[in-house]
Amino acid sequence: MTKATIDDVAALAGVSIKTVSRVVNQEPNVRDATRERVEKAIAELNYQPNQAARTLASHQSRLISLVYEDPTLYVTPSSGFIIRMQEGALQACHKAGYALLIHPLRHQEKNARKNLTRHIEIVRPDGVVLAAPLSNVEALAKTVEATGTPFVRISPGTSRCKQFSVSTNDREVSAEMTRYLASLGHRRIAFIAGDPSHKAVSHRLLGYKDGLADSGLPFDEELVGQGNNLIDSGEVAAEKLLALPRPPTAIFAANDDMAAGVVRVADRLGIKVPDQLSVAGCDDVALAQLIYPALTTINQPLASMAGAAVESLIESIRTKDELSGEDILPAEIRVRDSTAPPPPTA
Amino acid sequence: MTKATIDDVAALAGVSIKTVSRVVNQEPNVRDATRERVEKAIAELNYQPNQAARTLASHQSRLISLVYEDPTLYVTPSSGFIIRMQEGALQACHKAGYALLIHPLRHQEKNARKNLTRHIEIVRPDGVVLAAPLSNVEALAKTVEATGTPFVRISPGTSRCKQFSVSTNDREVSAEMTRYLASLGHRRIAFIAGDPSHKAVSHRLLGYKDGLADSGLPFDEELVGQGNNLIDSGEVAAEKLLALPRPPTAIFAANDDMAAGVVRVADRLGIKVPDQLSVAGCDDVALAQLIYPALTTINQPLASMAGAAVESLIESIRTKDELSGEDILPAEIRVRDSTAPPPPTA
DNA sequence: GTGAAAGCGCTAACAC
DNA sequence: GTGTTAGCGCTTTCAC
Repeated sequence: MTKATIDDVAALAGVSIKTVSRVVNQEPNVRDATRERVEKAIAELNYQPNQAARTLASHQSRLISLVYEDPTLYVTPSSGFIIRMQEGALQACHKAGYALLIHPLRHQEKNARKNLTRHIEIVRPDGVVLAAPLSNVEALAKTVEATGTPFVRISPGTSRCKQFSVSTNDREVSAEMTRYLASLGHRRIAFIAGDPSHKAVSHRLLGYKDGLADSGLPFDEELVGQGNNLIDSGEVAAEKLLALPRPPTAIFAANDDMAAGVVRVADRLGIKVPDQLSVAGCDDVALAQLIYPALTTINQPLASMAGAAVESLIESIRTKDELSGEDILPAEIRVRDSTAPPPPTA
Repeated sequence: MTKATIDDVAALAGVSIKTVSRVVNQEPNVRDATRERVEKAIAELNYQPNQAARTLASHQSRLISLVYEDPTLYVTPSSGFIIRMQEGALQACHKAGYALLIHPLRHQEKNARKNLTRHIEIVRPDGVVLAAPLSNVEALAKTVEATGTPFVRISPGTSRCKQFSVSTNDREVSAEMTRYLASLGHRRIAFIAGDPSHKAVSHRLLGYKDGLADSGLPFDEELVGQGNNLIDSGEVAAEKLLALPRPPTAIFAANDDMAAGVVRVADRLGIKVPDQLSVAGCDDVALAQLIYPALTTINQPLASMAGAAVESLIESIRTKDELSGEDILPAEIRVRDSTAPPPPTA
């Protein structure tokens, strides 16, 4: 039994193929009775429109391409990020009858732009989602733009770009985390910054400063360490911070990996977390729940962001409206076991 | 400037579109000189065949669907598995001019089978890759089979199914790990088994027994703990094992998460790893390198397996041959810092 | 070795 | 409201 086509449905329902097309595409101008007959025929024949034929005739592929930095180079749980984005994007795509193509990319590579162009030209997706940290690489945004394909950026932290983007309130929630630590009684709260190429990072530092100010705490330059997002750099920064004459009683790292590095160093130095030192991270990667003690951190609404990005994209394809502006989704603090009031001695 | 079509290329090269088609599809019966002219025209016009038109005419979607258990339910670094599989599958697809669709699935859900059928009927991929642990769910294999779509299973550990599958030498390499621990001088080597629903697990236990036998060590029932693949279960099992009158000096866990649990417990009990206790895991997830000490483990060639699966699938589509048998790719031991000779006192 | 013609299964544009 | 017609850009079949 070969697949039913629109002609089969039309024949069975006793209408023209155009009417079937109208029903399938939810177009107006079909009498209810007719619509029902057609729907019955569709169900009876288990009719599924042939996507290739639709694409050929309508010049719409019903494909969305999710482009992100290839994680296979790094040994970090960043794969969790990607899975969550994929999840959100996938759901939004399915709901709208679209399929999702994934396209990991190494933006450092020479031919990254050519690679992306080729991908888009071959696949011809109706829209592209450019995920962080790639979304901050202007050259790539320009590359997508050059193909004329609508696209959306996902970037934690508000972004200043003329295209539409989905982001999160990174600065605000970082301030909130800082205030939370202060509310526990901490007075010397350190911050470990990450690689500035990841834009969200600078927002988090700003948020940290905001939080200090909100809590009436002074900003102290020596309490800011510099990392590069990897776990080792968190260790190095933590060692320096903890060797200070007046060491911090709480360390807030710009991501979970670096926070895990802090925990590791504390462990080595015999400093108990959270009793003697509170540690907070950011991103809520799987690692955060797996290390001991489980990490207090900030949960990025990655799946929702990807979903929102896809929805906006598809909406703009439907309405043929230009996308612009920004959609900001709130991140949330997840309090776990790595934070507590400072020791009374401090 | 609109996209070039096959007609444009044919006109520029001064041949018929059929000849262009022959060149693009690498068919025979084209004179070298003609072929060159056509290739030049293709390059000049930056011609990319319209995939929708090809699909419509040839009934081949050039799409492969990668189906795997949805990881977003679990808090485990299993996302790394999936990323690695995606990577291998993606590469193989691109090399062959195919695109990859991802389809995470919750096999426990009532409508899992219907969902899968729908996906295949709508998307019409030329082939499906069913990844572990889904590949062991017969109902899903049957579901794919019912659609008539060629498919391949990826399953760590040899599998007994009539369809083709790609697997790894799980049992052998587990034996090797056991022999390695024995070669360090360990005489009491414990094993923490995982959830038996994950088929690879039983193979690993068998391999452990093989390794003991190979090393002239007796099998001792009390040295086998039972876990469920999650980190907590590793802790529970480790606590029991370490409370034994004659505790093991080495613990080999059937996956990295449970091994991480063992390390955690040792840490709590003040037992130094690896000086007082050697710990080995399996899978080489990101966590393995991130915890302290870095975990000695077994690296699953996940990317290669997925790549091999896709290659076989595409090959069989080309040749229209039935797939059968098994392709076994070797896993490898990664010695890191969690294993060492036993303490002399033991 | 090369080409002409038919058609894959839809949607777009327009007629009724 | 509904139907007719003409493609979309390829591959297939078969003729030469």
